[in-house]
Amino acid sequence: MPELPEIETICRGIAPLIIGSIVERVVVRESRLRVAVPLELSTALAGRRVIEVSRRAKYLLIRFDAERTLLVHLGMSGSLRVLPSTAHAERHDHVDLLFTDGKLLRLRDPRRFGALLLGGGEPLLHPALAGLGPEPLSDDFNADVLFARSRGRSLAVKAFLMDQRTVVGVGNIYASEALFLAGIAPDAPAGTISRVRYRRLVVEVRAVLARAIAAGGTTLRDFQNAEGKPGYFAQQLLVYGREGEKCPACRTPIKSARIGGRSSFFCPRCQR
DNA sequence: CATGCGGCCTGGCAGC
DNA sequence: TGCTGCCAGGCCGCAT
Repeated sequence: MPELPEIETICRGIAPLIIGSIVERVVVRESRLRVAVPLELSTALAGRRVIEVSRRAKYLLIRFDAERTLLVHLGMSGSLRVLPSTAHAERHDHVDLLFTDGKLLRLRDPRRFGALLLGGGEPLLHPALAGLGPEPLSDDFNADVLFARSRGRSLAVKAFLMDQRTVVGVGNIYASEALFLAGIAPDAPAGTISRVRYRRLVVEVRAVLARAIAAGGTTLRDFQNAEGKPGYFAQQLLVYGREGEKCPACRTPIKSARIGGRSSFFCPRCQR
């Protein structure tokens, strides 16, 4: 479920709660995530102190002393909470990091599409992160890169935008939103979009992600932040999930279609 | 190489 | 009150 704004919200939420805490032990109730939870997770982290919590793409990076990093991916349905270590686990609470100060970090993931990976002192070198594209809020994400990478490509611009090698963090919701804001039809072949229009797309991707972060992310059904609270960006979504409603710009009914295997929402009049 | 599709899982909801 | 089918914030592997 979570895209960049949701991961960023979780990152900012848990960082002040666990930085400085020391892992006492790790409890794994279910190791069958998309990637099996490493057997050595507990041994690798026990006794280590959390020194930094950051984000790269849709991965949360929890860095420990002595050159260890835990990479957390939440898949479609994952969430993280910081709770008192006495909190009893419910269904789908798969992994707990118990800290010596009486807190725990809990991973819940009903669909088990998430993953916990162990990295070293340079987590960005981990194979899961190595091939990823630029961060959308960095200068490395720009129209020139989009234009160059898309020449000769026939896939829909929405699928191109959601490819994490093009730019990271943009998922199904924000891709629809950014393309609407940029006035670009989601099924237009990526290779047919001009440099000028990619310039606009870059601006709108950044804008929608920044606004979503400011609102604490989008909760459609079950996204929750580190405190268990929802995000409030859903009410600001202009097209996603609004099939049949009037376009906020021209009042034409919003359409929906499957593009790249994902449901997509757009205004047939504003987006060309 | 690029593209599109099915599969991975569980839960929730609409429709019968 | 069931059931059944469909859909869901992501990503990977396979066939074409």
